[in-house]
Amino acid sequence: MREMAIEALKSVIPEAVPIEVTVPDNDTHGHYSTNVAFRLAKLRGAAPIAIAESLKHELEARGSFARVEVAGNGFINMWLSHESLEVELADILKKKKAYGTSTLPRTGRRKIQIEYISANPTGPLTLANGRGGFLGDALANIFEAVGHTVEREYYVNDTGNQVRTLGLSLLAAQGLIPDEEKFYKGEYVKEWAHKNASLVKRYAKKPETLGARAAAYFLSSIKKTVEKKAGIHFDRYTSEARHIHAKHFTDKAMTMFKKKGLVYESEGAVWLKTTDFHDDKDRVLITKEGAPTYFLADAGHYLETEKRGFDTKLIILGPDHYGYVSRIQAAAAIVGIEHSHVLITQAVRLIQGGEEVKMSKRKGTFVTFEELIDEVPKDAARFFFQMISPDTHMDFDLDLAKEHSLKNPVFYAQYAYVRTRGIIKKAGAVKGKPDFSLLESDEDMRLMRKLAEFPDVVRDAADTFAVHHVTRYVLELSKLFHNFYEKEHVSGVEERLGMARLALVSASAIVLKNGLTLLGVSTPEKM
RNA sequence: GCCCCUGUAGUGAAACGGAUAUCACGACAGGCUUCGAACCUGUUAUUGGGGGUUCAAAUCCCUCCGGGGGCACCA
Repeated sequence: MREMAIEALKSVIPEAVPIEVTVPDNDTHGHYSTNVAFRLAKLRGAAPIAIAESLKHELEARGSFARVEVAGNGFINMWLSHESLEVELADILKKKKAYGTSTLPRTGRRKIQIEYISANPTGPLTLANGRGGFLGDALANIFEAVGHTVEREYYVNDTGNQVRTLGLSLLAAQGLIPDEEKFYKGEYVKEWAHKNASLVKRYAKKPETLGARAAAYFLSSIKKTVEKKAGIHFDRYTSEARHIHAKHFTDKAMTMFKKKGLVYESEGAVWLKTTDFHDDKDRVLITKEGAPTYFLADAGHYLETEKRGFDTKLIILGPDHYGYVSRIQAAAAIVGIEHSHVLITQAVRLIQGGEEVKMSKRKGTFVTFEELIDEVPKDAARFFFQMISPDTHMDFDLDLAKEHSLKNPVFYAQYAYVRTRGIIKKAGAVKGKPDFSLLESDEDMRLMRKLAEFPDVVRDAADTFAVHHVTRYVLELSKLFHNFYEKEHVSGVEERLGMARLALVSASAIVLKNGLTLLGVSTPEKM
């Protein structure tokens, strides 16, 4: 819908200025509004008001809007005609599930790999893992909706230091070796070690193998939590051992770096000149002990991704990985990934009994994501995390979460959907060709306009990675639907109006469902 | 010390540099003879302090104060 407003403005503005169109909160400022007169003021050397007035006349002559007004000191406010809303309403009813999706032109279509969670399989998931998981899952849905090809990846660090440490931690838990500071201490370590006591004993001399066995178990338990309980999906669990090392991508990355003259030796270690790519210091590829670093393995991973044909890579990391961003971006640039994005989600601070709970996976003092998802309904957890920006530092009150299902408005949105279903069940399907011109009340029209915004919201969310905008939109739409429901009726009104309203309710059901589905939130028929 | 994020109603959050700062929860005051009240209608903020840029600042710049997280040959 907004595209239409932009097109109309472009047709009357010869200059190449960026045209921004907003949807004001308040109807008195139009259905759409633009500040373009301010932008043109300098270019044309005229006052914004004068420019706005002349644009207004041109727009009126063109007849794209029902009404055009100049307001304030130069805003141009535009009101959609009722007909254009009717056309959009018909479009929703026609496209149904597909409403809100787009087909990008070939040039804009991308092959995106989005990586999220990727927690080491050395124990249960943290809340931050969950936050990133929800974000990644919904973002993947949104990318697909706007026409990109998407792979959802969980990268599994199933070899190397951490796995060895896990093995050693298990041995220590069984008292076979002395405990050390760096070992994993959580209950889950002891538990696994006790349950698999004979295995632990058998591999006492092979901590790597033992760690790998335990890691396989933890991974399957992570999969269960994530896929079954949280509804977070993956297309591929990429194994560092099998997909990267076994296929020599680490070596291939090293060869590539050398060929490009970006590798040098110093202090007995091998370094990559990441400073050529906006990093603040160079990074080690091979330690002086001769071991490849994780960074080299990750570079291999990025190379593998590029070789499999992805032009865009998006990775979601927790705040503790902030220091890793510039080096991974350097690696992405070198291996030739066209678009590489790193999204950092901010911390989730846990409050319990009014006090902060310090979380440490290594020390084992943390609330797991699994615990959360067992306590709080999946839909509530998802909605709650997905309605706020990933940049926000969250204070998460666990007591409150348990008591009130996060006190979150997911039920508000779901209930709006339930109401649409209730009406449709009672009134039956839309018959014939309803006369949408009868939808004239404020509630009717506000709802129609909100529905028409949906495709714009999805597209913007895809462009800016802002999942929470979709969540907010669903809430706004729910509110307008509840308002509509309160004031207007489908049954007990004049028959043709009732039919038009029924169509509007059906359209609302479609958009609510499409929106909630993008967010991975279910749409119950009853509550 | 350097870098990233952040400070908005009692609480948790929202707001491409735009016009009267949005939502939920809580509190208080109201609302069911018709499609389920898990709903609706009111009241509740000079956006941490101070400068600056701009026609326009919660948003950008400087500075001060307060939170969180990074600065490994760990990831």
